[in-house]
This record gives sequence, C-alpha cells and structure tokens, in this order.
Amino acid sequence: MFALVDVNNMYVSCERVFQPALNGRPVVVLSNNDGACIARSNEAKDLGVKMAQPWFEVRHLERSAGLIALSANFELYGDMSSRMMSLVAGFAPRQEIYSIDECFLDFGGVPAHRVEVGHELRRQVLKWTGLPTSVGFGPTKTLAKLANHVAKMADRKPGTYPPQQAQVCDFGSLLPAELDELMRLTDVAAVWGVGRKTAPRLQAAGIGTVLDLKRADAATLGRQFSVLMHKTVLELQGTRCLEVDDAPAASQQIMCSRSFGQPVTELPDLIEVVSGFASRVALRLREQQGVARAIHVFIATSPHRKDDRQLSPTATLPLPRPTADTRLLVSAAVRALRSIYRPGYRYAKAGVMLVDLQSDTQDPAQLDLFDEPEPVQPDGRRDLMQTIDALNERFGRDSVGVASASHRAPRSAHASRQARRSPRYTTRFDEILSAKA
DNA sequence: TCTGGGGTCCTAGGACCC
DNA sequence: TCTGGGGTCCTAGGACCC
Repeated sequence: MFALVDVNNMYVSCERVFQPALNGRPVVVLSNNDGACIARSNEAKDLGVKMAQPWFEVRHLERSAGLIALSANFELYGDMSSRMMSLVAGFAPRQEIYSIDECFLDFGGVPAHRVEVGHELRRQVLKWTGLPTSVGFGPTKTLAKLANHVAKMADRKPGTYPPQQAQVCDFGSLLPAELDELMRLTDVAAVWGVGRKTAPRLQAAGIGTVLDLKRADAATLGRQFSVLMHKTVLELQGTRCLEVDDAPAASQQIMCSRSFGQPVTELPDLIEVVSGFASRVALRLREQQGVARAIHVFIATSPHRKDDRQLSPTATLPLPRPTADTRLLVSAAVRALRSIYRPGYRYAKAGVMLVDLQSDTQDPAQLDLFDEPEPVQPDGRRDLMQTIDALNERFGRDSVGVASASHRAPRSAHASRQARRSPRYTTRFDEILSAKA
C-alpha cells in the first residue's frame, strides 16, 4: 500500500505560515520576473486564475477582488520542504521525495488504521511546520495520486465529492462500487500521466472520466498511445507497475535558465549572464560529485513579441575531458555563446545545461591524443574548487567567483524583477521573523 | 510594458554497420 | 526497368510532471 502526501498549494502555504493575514485571501506566487502565476490559493483558483497565467492578465483582480501577489521565494520553500519531508519520513519505512511538495510512502504492507495514520500525519505536519497537507492511499502509485486528488477535491467541493474523503482518502477501504463512483466523478485529465495533449485524444475516443480509462483495454491503448499509457491503465486497474524509489539517481542533466527583466541585445551582457549560469550549474554538478562531458548553451528571443525578429540558436560543445571546474565550464559556455550570438536581436532568455554527466569517481575518461595526463596527486584544480565552494558556503553565494559572471545583479538591466519577495525567514539570520512584544 | 524553470522518459528517424 | 534486410546507436523533439 502506497500513500501520496502533498502540501496544499505549497508556495502559498509557505507564505501563509509567516503571514497569517494571507489566510482566507486570494493569493498567488509569481515566477521569476514576476511574470506568471506559479502557485494559487484556493481563493485565487476560485477567481479563475489559471496555472502559469501571465500576471498582467490577472493583475486587475488586485483592485477588483483583493488578489495578493508575491514574488517567488524559493529559498524559503526549499527549506520548508526539507522540514516537512523529514517529518513525513517517520511514518513509513520508505519514502520517495517526488517533488518539492510531495512524496510517496511505501508501507511495505497494508497498515491497519490507515485513515487514522493519515490524519495523524496531517496533524503533526501542520503543528510542526504550519503546512496543510492532503494524503491519498492506494495500492499503486497512480491510484495513490488519484486518491490524493480526491482528498483535495472533497475538501474544496464537498457538494460534489463525499466529504468524508476530504483531506485523507483511502482507496483501500472503499467498496468497489464506491471507488467506481469516485472515478466516474473525476475527469480523465486528473490522472497522473494524462496531460494536455493526451486528454483531448482520450475524450475523442469516448474516454472522458477516470472510470472510462480504467475500464479500457490497457494493451490497446498502449498501442494507440505509448507504453506509458499502457502502464497507467494497468495501475488504475490495481496492477502495480511503478515502485517507490527511495534512492534517486544523480540527475542526468543540470540546467540553469532564466528570462530577463528586459530584452538584452549586446554580447557583453549575455556573456555576463551565461557566465553566471555556468557557475551555478558547475556548483550543483560538484554537489552531486559529478563531472560533465558536454555543455549546452541557448539564447532565445521572445515568441510573445510578434513584432520582433525571432531567433533561438543553441550550441552543444563537447568538453575535451569531463570536468566540474567552474573556470573550464564558464569559458566553454562563453565560447558556445559567441558561436551562436547574432547582433540585432532582442534576446529574452538564456540558459546553460550540463549534459552527458558521470560520477567523478568513475574511471578517468579517455584523454585526448595530445593531452598531458593530469597529475593524480595533488589535484590542484579540485582543491581550488573545494576552497571556493567552502568560501561561498561560509560568506554567502557569489562571494568568490569568476570575474565574467554577474556581480551587479540587482541593478543590471537583465536582472529579474522580484518586487514582492517575502523575507527568507528560515535561512537568513538578517531576515529572521521578528515578533513584537 | 508584462508570458516560469527544472527535470524525466519515450519515440521516430537518420547514420552506420555488415 | 530493376537497387536488401536487420541490427544498433545517437539525436532531436515531444509529452509529461511539478
């Protein structure tokens, strides 16, 4: 038996922990640049704000409906997430952290009193972190996800869904007819793995509800769609195809990309941005004890500016030998950038991706025919990176870095706008919550 | 004026091999 | 006129997730 535990409206809920005045109000959290809504409170959803909807389209609701918008504060959300995750981990032998706000639990059997366990978990997480959660139990991951969805819907729409399923929903304790009824109430688009392209195709084939999909022939749909769809149908029918993975592998690619606050046209500005991105991904690569064998750089104009000439060039540069050295990665990124940059375009976005990753403990890669073998001991390159990482850890990000990277971020033309960011209450001493006596 | 960022997996199709 | 067949590997692009 699996459970899916999920924080309700994670980013908004994190903000509400420290600003209780936001409770009961329509609140959205905005993406980088304050560009689009990436989290919505239930009240904001009820106002019709859609996921990823541009802020300028809903901005009028500030005045007309009291909508409150906040800039994303990912440092706060990440810290709240790890507090919540470590607390939830105590409830089952295995936990798979699936995203910043949700995890699967594998009980390794069928625990009794599941509904009570679910409510106890919710109570503890709420008391110790302030975050509201929903819990869904099911015999497969896909069913646990669906049960979690039902738990949320029953909380929000007690008129449609049975209110006793609110907050904690256990598919394992339902009669088959009761489960079918819940599936009949639920749109097929709510199923994990059915996205915006597949849902209309399913509907056209007469599969509009979860129940329709469950009753479909898995193999036939698998041939029509993909092997993923085959598994999804089997999982809905109760056949386990996916396991809980509590030891996720290191990522296979590491990316840093951003839209700019304003369009950028000049190469020196792009060099500064791309150098900064390359420094970020290099650090994250070292954190997972990895090295990269290639680097990918892209810049792009804005497809939303119809009057601008469009261009979105990319370049992938193989690295002469696998590395996690910031200096080598920055200079490779800049070389790639120079090769794709064309003047006369208004660039809106840039990104750096490290690909072809491997562990730095793996066999040393093959050397170039003309390469000098690198001395094994002492490895000055690695020592330097460790020292820089330690300095930045101690004195704050970007205390030490390569000179071409951006160090004037808040004032640059391309710096992101974050006009509405809350304090990083839990990770910065100078931003800690203060209480008045 | 203003439109997210970071991932994974699958598939189709081309290059290449014998 | 007529131009193999089967396999692997790689890459780009698409769909999905949150």
